[in-house]
Amino acid sequence: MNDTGQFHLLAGLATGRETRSDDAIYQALWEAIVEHRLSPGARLPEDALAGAFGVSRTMIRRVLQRLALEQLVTLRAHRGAQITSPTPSEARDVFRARRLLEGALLAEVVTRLTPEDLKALTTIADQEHHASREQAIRLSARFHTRLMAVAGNASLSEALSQLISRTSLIIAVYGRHRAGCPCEHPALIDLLATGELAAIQHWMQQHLADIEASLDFTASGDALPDFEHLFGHHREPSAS
Amino acid sequence: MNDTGQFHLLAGLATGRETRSDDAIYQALWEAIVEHRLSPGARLPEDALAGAFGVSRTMIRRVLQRLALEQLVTLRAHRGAQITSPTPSEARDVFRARRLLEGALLAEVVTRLTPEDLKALTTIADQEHHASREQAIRLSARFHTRLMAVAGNASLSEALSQLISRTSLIIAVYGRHRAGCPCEHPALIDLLATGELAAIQHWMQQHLADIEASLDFTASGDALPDFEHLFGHHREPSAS
DNA sequence: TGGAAAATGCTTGTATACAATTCCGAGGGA
DNA sequence: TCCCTCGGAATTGTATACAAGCATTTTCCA
Repeated sequence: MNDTGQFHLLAGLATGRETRSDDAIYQALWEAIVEHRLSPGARLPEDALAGAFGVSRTMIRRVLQRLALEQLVTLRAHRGAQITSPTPSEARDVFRARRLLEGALLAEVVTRLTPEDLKALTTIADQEHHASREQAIRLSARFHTRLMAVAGNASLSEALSQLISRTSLIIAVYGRHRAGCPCEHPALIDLLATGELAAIQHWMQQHLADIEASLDFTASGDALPDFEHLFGHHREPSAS
Repeated sequence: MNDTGQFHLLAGLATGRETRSDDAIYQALWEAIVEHRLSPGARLPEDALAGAFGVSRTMIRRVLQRLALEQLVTLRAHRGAQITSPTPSEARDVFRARRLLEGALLAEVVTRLTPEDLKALTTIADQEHHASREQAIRLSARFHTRLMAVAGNASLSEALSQLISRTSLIIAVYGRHRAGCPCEHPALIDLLATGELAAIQHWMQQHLADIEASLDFTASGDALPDFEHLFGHHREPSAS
């Protein structure tokens, strides 16, 4: 019962001991990461995950490898997996990449946007508004992903989705005010309805710049962050 | 002696039976795919690969999963892996994505280009010139990858690398004249030395447009392509 | 008491065994 | 002759056993 903290956390990912498919496990871990329930630096022991999801380490390893290729998890030989802590340099790269991609894709998005798309985006923005802050982070990512999917370029959408997920990690490490991101997405929906490309692109550039400006790169950086602080109080012996 | 063709092909990937690391296996398969020695539609039985590389199916499955996430290999449940045959729609997406990304990155490339970069690019272009056509395909991909790495954005470089690899698959399926791509890369190097961004960007757009224009989307598409034709003549018994 | 070396335990890496599914062909009937 | 059904062979999916490496602690000596 040494790493009880982690175990409690991971146990919360699965409702009990029912077996899940690897896609479902990936989904659960992805959401936990994007919603900041698993913070950068958190270790992900294969046994604990296998127990929590009621499967063997085989599937866990497959999921971890996928998350590692998407840069959400860092895999070190013989040292296991942990949630990636993006470096300041990587963070800047991600934002530059997002500004470039989202700005360029918006041109295509505006020409192809249908009323159904607008409705779907409105639904997500509404959920975002009513959700807890944790879920709001995930829904915000979903909003951007859904918006850029309108452009109809699967190759770029997938690359962009990964960048959006990684943004959540960046905010987890360098975000200053947890209140942040009052999520002005409804304003963007209004703009989209007008179809004025220049204004929309300008809004998006500003949106991304605002998020980046709210970060504080002077803090720690790469070292294992607030893991102990977060889960230390779970460390009751609970001998048996 | 059912799939002897495949077996001979796969055996050619490894020199004998020595054990290799998973990275080396990935590299070997990647090169075989990009160099068109493994054509779209070719099946990749785990046992055959495991035997060829002298490892167990565990590592093979890991490598195949990675290739699948990069869209070079298609994995279907209970049906195994085969080299991906991009659809015409996917092909167009890839080219649009490349035009967008490479065009945008060139601006950064031009400002950061060092003499060392130019020298490295020249070396690759030279090798490309002297290599066999198979290797030239791989070196051409390497040239583009190396060029875009100059921009110094790892996130975008990695996404772009995947698009470049997939381009090789697209050419394998839809390429008309195998002579194609006299590879005008030396001309680009001359242009890069001048530092005239507009001309460089225009050249690149034209380069990509030329490649795309040389494709023929009216042909087959997804069905297993010329696999039998390629490897049928290898089918001697070679007993003992 | 402080530090270094060794040993032990825990985690990961790889291979293999077994179960599940698909594919292909043979056989029978209409 | 065509089609449907029913095995059998081959291949993939999952779990588990065992080997290997790292981390921590314990112990011993200065």
